[in-house]
Amino acid sequence: MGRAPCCSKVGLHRGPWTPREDTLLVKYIQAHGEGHWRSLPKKAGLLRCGKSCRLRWMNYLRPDIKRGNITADEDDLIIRLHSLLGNRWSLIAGRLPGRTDNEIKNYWNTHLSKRLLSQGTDPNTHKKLPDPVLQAVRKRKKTSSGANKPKKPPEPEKPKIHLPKPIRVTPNSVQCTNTFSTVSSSQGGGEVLQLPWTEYVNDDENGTGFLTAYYNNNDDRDFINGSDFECQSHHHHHHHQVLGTEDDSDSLDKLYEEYLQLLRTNEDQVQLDSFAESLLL
DNA sequence: AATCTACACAACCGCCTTATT
DNA sequence: CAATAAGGCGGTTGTGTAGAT
Repeated sequence: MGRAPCCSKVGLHRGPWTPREDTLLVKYIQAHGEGHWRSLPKKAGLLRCGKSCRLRWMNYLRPDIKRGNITADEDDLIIRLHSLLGNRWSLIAGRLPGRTDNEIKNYWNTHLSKRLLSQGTDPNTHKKLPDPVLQAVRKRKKTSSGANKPKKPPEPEKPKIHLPKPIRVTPNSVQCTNTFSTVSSSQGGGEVLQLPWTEYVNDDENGTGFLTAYYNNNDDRDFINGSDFECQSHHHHHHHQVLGTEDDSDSLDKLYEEYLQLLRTNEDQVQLDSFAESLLL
């Protein structure tokens, strides 16, 4: 006898979230805070299971999510942390402010593991692949991209520009268990959904922010395209440094050094874990 | 223009851990 | 201590879309 499923699946919506559902979820969390995921959908008027709501919020709607490309520094840190921690995505994500475990996991699976492989490194062990394996990998790559597609040029990991993800955030900060100050709305408090989205553009190349927004109450145009905008989090994650400053490399290196130091002085995994997790508090 | 293919990533699923009763 | 509920995590799948044919 297992426990009951997290929700009865009968009559529940599945698949991609609609703008309306997002709005309902955001509104509810603004008013009541996160948590109680099981009962949340009903109270919020959503035909979703609690897990789905939690996932949507955590990976997509939370206002402190960082958008846009993963930087070279972040790349580097992910690889190094992965070599220490393995597939513990939430721990890794905890060291990358604004990034979610899902995002990092996806990024690893679609980009980094392939890159490591092509560089002759086993993405699981982070050790050099033995030559025969390496050759097999390259051969496979060649045949899969070559044979039937003669026109396609060899793909040397061209850096992709990630288009800003379409997101919906409120012009106001979400307040409750989390208090954020997001890119600002011109108006103060008030009923969020009755406010027009501010159009906010800051094309500062250093990533302080870029956000365009549309809002139309009557149709589905309530999308925001955000890229690399940042919502300064004033909640408990004081240890989180916001990336995008010139100190990034230093702080990331520092962090990695901490891990290494711990590894050198203590091989005990449990201690490593608790250290890692203590950083997340 | 229509169809096919590969890719990126959002979402789901099942299991594990932790909290509560 | 056992049973149950809830939260959280990682693996995997499904869907949308851009680019190729």
